[in-house]
Amino acid sequence: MHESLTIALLQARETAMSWFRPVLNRHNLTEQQWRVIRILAVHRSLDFHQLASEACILRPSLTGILTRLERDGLVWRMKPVSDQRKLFASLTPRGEALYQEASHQVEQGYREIERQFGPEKMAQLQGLLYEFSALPPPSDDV
Amino acid sequence: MHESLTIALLQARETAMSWFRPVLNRHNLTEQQWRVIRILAVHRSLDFHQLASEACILRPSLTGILTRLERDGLVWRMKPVSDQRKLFASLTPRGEALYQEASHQVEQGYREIERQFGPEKMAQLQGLLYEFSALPPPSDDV
DNA sequence: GATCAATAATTAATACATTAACAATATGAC
DNA sequence: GTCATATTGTTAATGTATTAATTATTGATC
Repeated sequence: MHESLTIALLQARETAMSWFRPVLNRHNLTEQQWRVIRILAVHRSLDFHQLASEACILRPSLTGILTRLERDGLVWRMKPVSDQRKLFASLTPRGEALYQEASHQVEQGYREIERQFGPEKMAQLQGLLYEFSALPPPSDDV
Repeated sequence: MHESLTIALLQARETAMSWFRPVLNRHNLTEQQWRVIRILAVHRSLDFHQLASEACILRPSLTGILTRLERDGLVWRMKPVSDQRKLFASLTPRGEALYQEASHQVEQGYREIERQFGPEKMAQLQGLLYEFSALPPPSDDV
């Protein structure tokens, strides 16, 4: 009987989040909202599908998250005239400012984690995770 | 700027779950329900607090999960006479049977994952994850 | 140029996550 | 014994996860 890998991943994630959750709470952000903001901060403007994929959020969930982020004045949503089915999102100036503030504190967290865990093991873990995530999806003949 | 470790953990978890989700769906179980069942199958009977902790589920969520599992006839809930604040849970025969069935198929998934990823790297990853999860919690002076 | 199929996001329904407030029971000081 | 206090699970409120069904566009076909 294998030890549950999925639970191990969950617990590790919980451990990591314990460093960041206080920061997000201070800014009244949920984890998911922060993921979206973080990604938009890098890409300036992204289409719905890519955003969902990078943030690890399913489309139906993202719909609500973006609605609330726009309600709170952190994000703009727009449809390209050429294809009104699609949706793009980008940070408002206020969202941008919030990102600048929060990202510093998040970086602090990462430095502290790296200090505790060691930069080598940290890199090793990240490497294994990426490699694992690159595995081909299971064949459907289960 | 660090690559997001928490997102890497999420994506890895998604990859792993893609092998197990079909199994759980076939049995009409959610991820969380399966975690609870899996843990109860090993421990026979567990108190609320420990169960929540091992399953990585917060208390308020667990309340509902156990209620639904009892509704579906998979779990029993009981209060010890000595301390009526506490709550214990254990599998019903039907829950036990379901576990037997599903666990075989879940094991299949693990074997396939191990074949793809390699047993050494698998062990290495599990090791790093456990080590990481054992890090002391952050000091509150953030 | 009307129709059918494909694409892209949303809605619907149920289950869970998260934080804070609550209620019930137990414990200890007096 | 009585009261304050701590313990333990639940409720409440808002936000997200998941699957399936739906709507709104677009593109291709005839």
